[in-house]
Amino acid sequence: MGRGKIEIKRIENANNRVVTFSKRRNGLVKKAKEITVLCDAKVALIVFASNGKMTDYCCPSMDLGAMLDQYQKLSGKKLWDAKHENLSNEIDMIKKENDSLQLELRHLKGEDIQSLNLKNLMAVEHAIEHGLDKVRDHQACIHSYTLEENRQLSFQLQQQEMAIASNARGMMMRDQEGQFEYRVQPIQPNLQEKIMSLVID
Amino acid sequence: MGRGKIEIKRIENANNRVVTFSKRRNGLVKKAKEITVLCDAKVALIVFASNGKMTDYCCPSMDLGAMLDQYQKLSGKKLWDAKHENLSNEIDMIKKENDSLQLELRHLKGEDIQSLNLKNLMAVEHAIEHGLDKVRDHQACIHSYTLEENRQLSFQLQQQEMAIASNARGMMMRDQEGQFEYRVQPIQPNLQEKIMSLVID
DNA sequence: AACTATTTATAAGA
DNA sequence: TTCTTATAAATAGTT
Repeated sequence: MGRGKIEIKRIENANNRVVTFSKRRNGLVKKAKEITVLCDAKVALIVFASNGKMTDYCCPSMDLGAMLDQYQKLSGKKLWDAKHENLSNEIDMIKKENDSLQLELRHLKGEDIQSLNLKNLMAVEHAIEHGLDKVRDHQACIHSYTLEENRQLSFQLQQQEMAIASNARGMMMRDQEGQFEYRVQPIQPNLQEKIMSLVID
Repeated sequence: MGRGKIEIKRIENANNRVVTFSKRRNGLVKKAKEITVLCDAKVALIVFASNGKMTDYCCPSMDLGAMLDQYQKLSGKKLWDAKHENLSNEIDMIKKENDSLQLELRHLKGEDIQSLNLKNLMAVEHAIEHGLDKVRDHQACIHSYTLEENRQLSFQLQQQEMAIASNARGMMMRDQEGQFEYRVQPIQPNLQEKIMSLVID
């Protein structure tokens, strides 16, 4: 339909192709609108030009989402249901893992153990005992660290006292030299806070 | 385009409407195919007749799912992403819960406790101790049940022996009465299996 | 983007 | 539905 007949094959001339695309895309959308009105039809149309630009038309009586829901029902093809299913399956799997973690946790807390047989019960007992050992080891470790800190604090305290005493003596001698000063400061300034943060938090 | 010009408004005559729909739907699909070939375009078309029957066309170079993904990107409209997001959020939440369960579990097993402060460490210790108490209580409970079973077994054994002995005596007396028989059977036939299932399994 | 000769689509009729 | 055909509409090539 035009000055000459054309074969239906890719238009090689890029300019012609773009112009023809524009004309025919308009025609297509127009026809889609017309059949919608004339025949009570529902039409969805999406067109991408080769340059990626998109045009779409959807009948006013139904939105694209509803059209596609209907499409899936009637065609049996899955558009997003597949992805949907994957996510749902993942949720199920994680929930199961979650449940088994919860159960294991309750077992270690001595809950829901009525259903355990003796063998499993003993396994749980050993796990708990082992955990308790480790926790107490670590507590001991923290305690010994604290003791070490105490030792250091005591040492610093003693140093300070000596420094003060010595300084006082120097003052009494009317401070002839002047170029000496005792720098009285803790070796680890934040030590006390560090220790507190171990206890409180 | 036809014998007479028509207004673009709903065709009231139902028969005409159906016929026109059929013709125009074919025309629409034909034009969609043509623009696809002529202009390197990507086209998706879905048409529902008023009777619900569906026709669809999708260019061969891209499937409908991909077309719609692209549509969502370019239009910013969401078709299924909303549903997806909900599921994704749920997954994230469950995963977080999962992580915290895992951590709690590891703590009870005495793992990853380096980062715990003394207060939390003591809380963990108490939880473990409490769990251990409960587990051992239950073990004791199972043991006392087993002892009770033993007592019953011993009793049955004794009864059987007495019955056998008595029966043997009756035989020796040439069995004058005949209407008496000692029913020798365990009171709890599956007792042994029940006990074993507590240990194995 | 407009024009227009021609092809194509299709409304009405059978 | 399908075929026919007169006519409307779309559009290829040109300006």
